[in-house]
Amino acid sequence: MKWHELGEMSCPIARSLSIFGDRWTLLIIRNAFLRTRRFDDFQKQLGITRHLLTERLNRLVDNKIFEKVLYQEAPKRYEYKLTEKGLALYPIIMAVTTWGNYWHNEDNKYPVLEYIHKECGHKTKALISCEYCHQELTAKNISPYYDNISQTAE
Amino acid sequence: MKWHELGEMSCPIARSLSIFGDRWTLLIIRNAFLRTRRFDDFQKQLGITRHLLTERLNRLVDNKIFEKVLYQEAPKRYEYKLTEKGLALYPIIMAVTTWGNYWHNEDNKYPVLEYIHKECGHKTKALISCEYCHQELTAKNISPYYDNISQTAE
DNA sequence: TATTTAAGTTCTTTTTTAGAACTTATTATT
DNA sequence: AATAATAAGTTCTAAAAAAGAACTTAAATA
Repeated sequence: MKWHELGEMSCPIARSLSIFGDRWTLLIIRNAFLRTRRFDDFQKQLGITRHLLTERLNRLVDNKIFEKVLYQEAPKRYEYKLTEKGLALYPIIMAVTTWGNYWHNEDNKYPVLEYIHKECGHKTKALISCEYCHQELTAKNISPYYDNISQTAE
Repeated sequence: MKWHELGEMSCPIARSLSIFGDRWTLLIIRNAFLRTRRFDDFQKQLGITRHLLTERLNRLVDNKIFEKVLYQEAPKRYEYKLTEKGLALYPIIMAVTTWGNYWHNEDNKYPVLEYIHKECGHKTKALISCEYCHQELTAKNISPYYDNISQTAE
């Protein structure tokens, strides 16, 4: 299966991975959430090659996760700014952070990246909960409607 | 930056991506949540090459996301079963699904993968909420403690 | 005896990524 | 006025990873 084919699958996970299922893209998005907006800043902060950064930013713009915003006329220069669709990736970043902090951190070797919820002022973790009853959702109390697994997975 | 260097970074997102930041790994995990456990089943369902599947499964076992469970003596055959650490990836799968369903689905071209919360019986979405006040967390009402961005990003 | 099943391994080709140097237009410095 | 710096790429070559297909091995089954 090729990259572009992944983007045409009915499974929302496969389609999502066709955008950010690689080493770099979620790191670019992470830094965008930390207010990075310019090419050279992304490049220096991440250590990604300029070539790849160009390719990834273009993909993110094509997929409406970033929009290019002119910030200088001559020569024309653009910033890469998260769209509403891009901002909606935050739960994924939160979920990955939470997992990495607590599960992929043997002997607490690495510092824990904390989040503060500004509304209530607490250090917090992302709790994944049911939009109806607000109980925590886990692998065991959820059942997916995959009536089309063969379609989604091939 | 090389793959293995990513795994040694203090940023939990970078470390997490060193495990599943590629085209295939989250799809393998998605299918594991759908009860797939055997090599040939993963291979047929995903269309991944046998070579890569071997490599990915080994990585997941090394990182204690899967454990190999003997299911046949002669010849010895093992199933790949999610560990507690692997099951803890569910929120990530949910968050990706939710985003792909609602944001990366122009003109509702693709079917929406639904989840049912068994406890309350509702079709549900993953709501990311504050573990203290249970309000929804978004990019705008959260502030991360990245006192070490240079360290995490280079 | 020949075929099938399951879980890999090996091989060649193609695609991606890494790394470094180059380009272009403008502004700031000597 | 000439020279260097800034910002955002582009263009190379070499190295690594992925795709695709065939082969292996050990036992069970037709």
